[in-house]
Amino acid sequence: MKNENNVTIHDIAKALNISGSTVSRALNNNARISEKTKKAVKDMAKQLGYQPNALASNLRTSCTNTIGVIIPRISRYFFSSAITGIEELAREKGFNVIICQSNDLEERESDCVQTLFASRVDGVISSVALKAENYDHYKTFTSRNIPLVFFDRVVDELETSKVVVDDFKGGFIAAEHLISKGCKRIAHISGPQHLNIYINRLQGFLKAMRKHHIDINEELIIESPLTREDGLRCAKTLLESDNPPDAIFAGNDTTALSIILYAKEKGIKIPEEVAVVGFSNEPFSEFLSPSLTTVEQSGFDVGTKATELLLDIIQNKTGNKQETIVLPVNLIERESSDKK
Amino acid sequence: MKNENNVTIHDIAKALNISGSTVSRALNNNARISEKTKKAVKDMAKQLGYQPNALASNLRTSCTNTIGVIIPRISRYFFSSAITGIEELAREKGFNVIICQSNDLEERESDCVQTLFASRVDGVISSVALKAENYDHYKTFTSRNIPLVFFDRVVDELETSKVVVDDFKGGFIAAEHLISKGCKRIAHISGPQHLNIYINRLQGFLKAMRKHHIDINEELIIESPLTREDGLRCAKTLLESDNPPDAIFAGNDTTALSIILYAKEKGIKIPEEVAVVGFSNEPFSEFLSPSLTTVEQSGFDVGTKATELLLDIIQNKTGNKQETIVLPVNLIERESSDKK
DNA sequence: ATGAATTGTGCAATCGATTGTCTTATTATT
DNA sequence: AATAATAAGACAATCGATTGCACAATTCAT
Repeated sequence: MKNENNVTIHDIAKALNISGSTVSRALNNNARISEKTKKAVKDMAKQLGYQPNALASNLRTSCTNTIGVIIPRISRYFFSSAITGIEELAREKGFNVIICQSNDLEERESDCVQTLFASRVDGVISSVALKAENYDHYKTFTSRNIPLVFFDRVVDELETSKVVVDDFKGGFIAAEHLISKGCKRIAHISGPQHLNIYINRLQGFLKAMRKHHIDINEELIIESPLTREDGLRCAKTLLESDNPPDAIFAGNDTTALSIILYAKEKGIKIPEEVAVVGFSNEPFSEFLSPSLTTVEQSGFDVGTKATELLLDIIQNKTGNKQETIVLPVNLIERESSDKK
Repeated sequence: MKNENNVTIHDIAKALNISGSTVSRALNNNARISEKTKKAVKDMAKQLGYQPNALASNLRTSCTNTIGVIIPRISRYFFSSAITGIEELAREKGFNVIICQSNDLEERESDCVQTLFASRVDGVISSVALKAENYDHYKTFTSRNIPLVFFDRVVDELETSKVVVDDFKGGFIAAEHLISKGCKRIAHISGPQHLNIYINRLQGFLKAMRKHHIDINEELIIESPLTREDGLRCAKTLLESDNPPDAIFAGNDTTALSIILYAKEKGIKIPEEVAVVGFSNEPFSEFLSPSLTTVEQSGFDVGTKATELLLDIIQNKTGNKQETIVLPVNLIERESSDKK
């Protein structure tokens, strides 16, 4: 009720009969201010209920202590946990976080870039939209030397630091796991091949196949947007063919889910007739029946690491380090691949 | 590479040999500027790659076009979809969104309030932390007339506009559904009773019981923080008692999940021996086996509605309308209660 | 004791956009 | 034709915090 009018440093200055600049320096612990004055200023600030106006400070220093995040959609668990990681570290270091969702659309992503730029964020963490083919809008940041770090869905074309999980290894261990279970005709439902993560999962898969001298059947490798609906189409294509696979490594858990549901509907037994492995360890994968074997990737860790990189660039002005950090993955074995 | 130095309205002014104020007015479509000048200014702005500096504008107008959101945790589906709703509408209306997570802790929630206030948000949407008992920190906003809207987890003590789903009706239809399935000993695992939503779910449950003249057994109504772990404790308590219930209405889906997992482990048949109904329709509830009957509440709708209310207060200065909007719920019948 | 070094503060400009008030140019009115 | 009314734009102050520079006060060295 009383604090209607905001208190500024000048109010503190007036109350102590000193200048605004001294108040500002005292609050920022400037070495040129005596301890006595600092204490007096801080006490008075508390007494008056002073709250610094970030806007004014930002305008003057042209740094906002805010980082922007662009993600496809917040409601996917991997991304929401990445954000939790980002937020946690950012806040600890005194940064705010503004989140924008691209909804996997290039146009929306471009809007996000504009929004974040207009907010004068000090840096940006992004995971590119699935449907984006052009990444020019990111030049808004790069051309102005605003630090940019990508995670998960990264693009070679953009020369920045990146944080990814070891998708290659993920693909490799998923395939090797299925091979160890005695599967011979192993299919892979791969994601859009303009994104590194899906290229790498596929390559890891292929490497394991070659290592174990398993024939690679082109027909068993299909590309998909990895949505729930398209997963159904893939399930149909693979499971209703004349010579169906005995195992499917799906590019993500959503697609694996579609396969499990389809198989259930058609009375195809998992894992006996076809073993299934997913990717991501979405929260639901544990509760499916059969529960889903999957490659775990920690969104939280990825988010934290990306933030660490970004803050390092912002604070130390490290310049374009263009580091790429690869975080480990591990296989979670569950019922969907538990043959014999 | 070229746009290193940011373009300001004064650069535009200089280029056209007019004053900065004219440029500002032209860009804002002020009526006092001729169409010809407006066009010239806008063209030049485009040509120079001008991007308005929100900070400067915010400082002057002391409104940031930003709304703050405080939620317990982003990784819960209900909340992430609420945020999607909030963001969508806010962006459409030209507002940015800053999200803070309280992690269900009072202290963190208080930090969030400070952060949002320091960012000078124009308004705040919040869902209170489970473990908060004191809500004084919200006075930071109310005492300064910063509009505040609560959703989902609301508190009577705070006099603001609110958006909730019809928890009473949710509790009622859940119970009535179980009754219609012939259940007689119906248990309810209720949430913390300082939060309206859980009070209402319980009251709706009780109303249905009374309506159908079913005995209300005090021992069958237990309070829980509704976590995964505590759900297990409740499952144990209820299912291992001498006279176990034939149905359980869990305060949320997480608790229902714990019950299902516990029952599975112990070989207790669902729904034959005990029917289960949850609340929220979390994404996983569809894929459980048995799939979970639950009361659906749309986070997206709640978020959208809350934003609508908030923006209305911000823009029309409607003052403290203290409206409470109740959104509908509906029962999704699945296997976990499909008796006979 | 005198100049030099150090310490503590104040002054005023600045960040970039906005806006109340004033000035000038143009048009309308009688 | 003279005055009023209107339109279009310029000037300068402002939002609140920061900071280079100037200056005063104190301490130190010789």
